[in-house]
Amino acid sequence: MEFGEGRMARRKPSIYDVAKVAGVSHQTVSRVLNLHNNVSDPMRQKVLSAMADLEFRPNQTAKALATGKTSTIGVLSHNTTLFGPASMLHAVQNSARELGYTINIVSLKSIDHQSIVEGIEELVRVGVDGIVIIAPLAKGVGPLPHVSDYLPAVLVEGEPISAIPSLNFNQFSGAAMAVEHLIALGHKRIAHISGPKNWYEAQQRMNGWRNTLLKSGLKADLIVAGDWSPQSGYDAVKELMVLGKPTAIFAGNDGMALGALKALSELGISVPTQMSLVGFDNMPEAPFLVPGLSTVNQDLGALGNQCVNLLVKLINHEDTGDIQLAFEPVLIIRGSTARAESK
Amino acid sequence: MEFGEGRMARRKPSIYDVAKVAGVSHQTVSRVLNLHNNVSDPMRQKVLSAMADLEFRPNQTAKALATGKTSTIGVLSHNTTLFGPASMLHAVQNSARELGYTINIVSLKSIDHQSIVEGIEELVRVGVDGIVIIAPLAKGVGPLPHVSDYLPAVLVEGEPISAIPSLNFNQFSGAAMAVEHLIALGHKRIAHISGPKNWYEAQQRMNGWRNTLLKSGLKADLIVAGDWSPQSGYDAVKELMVLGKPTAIFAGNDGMALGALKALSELGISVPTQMSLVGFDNMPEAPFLVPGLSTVNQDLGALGNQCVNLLVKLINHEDTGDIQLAFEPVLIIRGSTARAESK
DNA sequence: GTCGGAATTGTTACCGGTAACATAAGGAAG
DNA sequence: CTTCCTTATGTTACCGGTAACAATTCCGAC
Repeated sequence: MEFGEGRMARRKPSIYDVAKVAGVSHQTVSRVLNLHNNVSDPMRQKVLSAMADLEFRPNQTAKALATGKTSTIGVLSHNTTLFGPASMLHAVQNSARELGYTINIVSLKSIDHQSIVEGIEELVRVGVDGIVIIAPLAKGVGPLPHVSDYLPAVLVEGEPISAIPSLNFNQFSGAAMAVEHLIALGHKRIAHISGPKNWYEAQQRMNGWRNTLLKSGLKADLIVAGDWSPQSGYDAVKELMVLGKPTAIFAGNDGMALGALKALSELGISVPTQMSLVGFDNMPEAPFLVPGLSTVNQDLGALGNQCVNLLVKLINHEDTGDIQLAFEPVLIIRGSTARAESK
Repeated sequence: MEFGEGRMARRKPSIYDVAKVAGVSHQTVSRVLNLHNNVSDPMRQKVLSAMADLEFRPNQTAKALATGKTSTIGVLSHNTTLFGPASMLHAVQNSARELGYTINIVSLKSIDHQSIVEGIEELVRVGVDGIVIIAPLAKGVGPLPHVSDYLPAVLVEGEPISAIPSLNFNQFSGAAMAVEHLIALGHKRIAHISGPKNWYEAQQRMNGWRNTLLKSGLKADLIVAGDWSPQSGYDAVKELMVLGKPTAIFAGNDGMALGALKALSELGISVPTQMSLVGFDNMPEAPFLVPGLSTVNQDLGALGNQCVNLLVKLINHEDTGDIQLAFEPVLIIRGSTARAESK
């Protein structure tokens, strides 16, 4: 009987109804609700039992209007189907709930300026207390700097902007680690399958790849752009084998690495003996590919957690200074990488 | 300049502020806001320009309080990291946004009675207009029947209950299709790696497997339960090979199939020549496994869409009768299934 | 010229809470 | 026995909108 009876019949009881039943003022009810201690025990009991009788549930909307705080955190995201964003979202939601916040999601169809502005507008209108922006955007961030003037916001996975606190894993160094690993194995021709060019993370991973190669005196010319999907990784390999003959491939994410693995298998190129392969993300499937995928791990759960904590501090006006945090990812070596064939 | 200036300085303007600037009553502002047609053109212009000057954004919270409608749909979900729930969530959010609704997510840590009640309580308190329950729960649904008395709700992926409209893909028939396919290929010993026993979908897929086998006079004794993860699929295969020697495996989802593939590879059992394998879900990775995974496809996007449409109808009191819809999934045959070896 | 109705604008009440202030009762200090 | 301060409770205003109703103007019809 937890949720009342009667087909949505009678109006939900308010604190006034409770007050009437308990024979007290509505303010006393409010005090009981908010655990004020200046309420005598008998009075509190009367109120509590009246609330129970009426199956009273406080109206969060009314509270939000009165206090100006909605206890809601807005999440501006893109494709919540992808592993990264999905993990972040999950982590953010968990952390937020623990802190008494509700999550309100707006997921954009595309990440152009227009959509972003609309998304933020929507969250402002809905009245969130703060915004977590899980956007991979690299530039065209025209409006973003102003968000923080209007509403607390933190940025994840996007290009750090001075005006907005941002949290990230260091994509550049993650990529560098992957490539250094390959170089240490003796590889000279190391290709890259990048993510979409307008994603900040894709750019950083690509930069890490290029920079590391150049630093070692190797050429960084074998590169094809994908869209994170296995399909694009598959296509990319077919393209790469025309462009030149790499002995190792650094894929921008695990999904594309998975597609690459398929293409290599079809081409009769065995991994890791003839081709080494590294991914990025360490998704749950990575250890179970054949061979197990060497990849770069980032603890997205921890990041999401940090992110919410920071945002809540901002909401409570605990000044935190200008924060641009970058965490370090970790390279995980599995079976997909091996010494380059010595010819 | 879209989002105001000054470090969260001045209070946000209300319709009264706009009214004062425009020299009209607040009600006229409200009328302009709601596109009422009984407003003269010059008046409307004055109001609009005042709104622009003040960078006015309507306060959704106040509107919600006044109208009793929050234009928010609550989503009660479980693990939004899994492919199924993540896809559903994404679809629901897209459809909802198109209909002018915002999404409020509560993702449960576990799916026991207690957590579910808490989750619903939270959504009620926050004040959503309706709830989409993406819960795999099979029973222990004590409180659920009463939700619909209190708030419109639809159930996805869960066991249909007469009191709540539910939308589902027919898991039973999906599983049956998969197993029939294997039987048609001449397999006699067909094992199943099931999902968690308390998930409705897992139960249905298992029932479909068992029923189809029995109908064909085959034994349904080779079964191991997993938890949807690749790891559990991997472990399950190792277990299965001890229990008996199947020639085909029907995995409860693609993730476990992926893990199974790995284990089979380690055991030197080649797919599909020595072992056929079918998954469920058709996640984006499925075609790119080696070999491509035969699996059961369900258009979760369409389901999410239907689901929101139905819920919105319920919210608007358009009576829809008792609805229990089941869509038919589609078997997709790829390289992981082949004729049983003729001994 | 007068009357009735439609179109436009304004007034007041209300949604369900919280906050600030007012009041009453009770106890310790002088 | 006052006086003052604390504690418990009630009153009133307010958050920012919408809804219902009142008031005014402008027309066409009689």
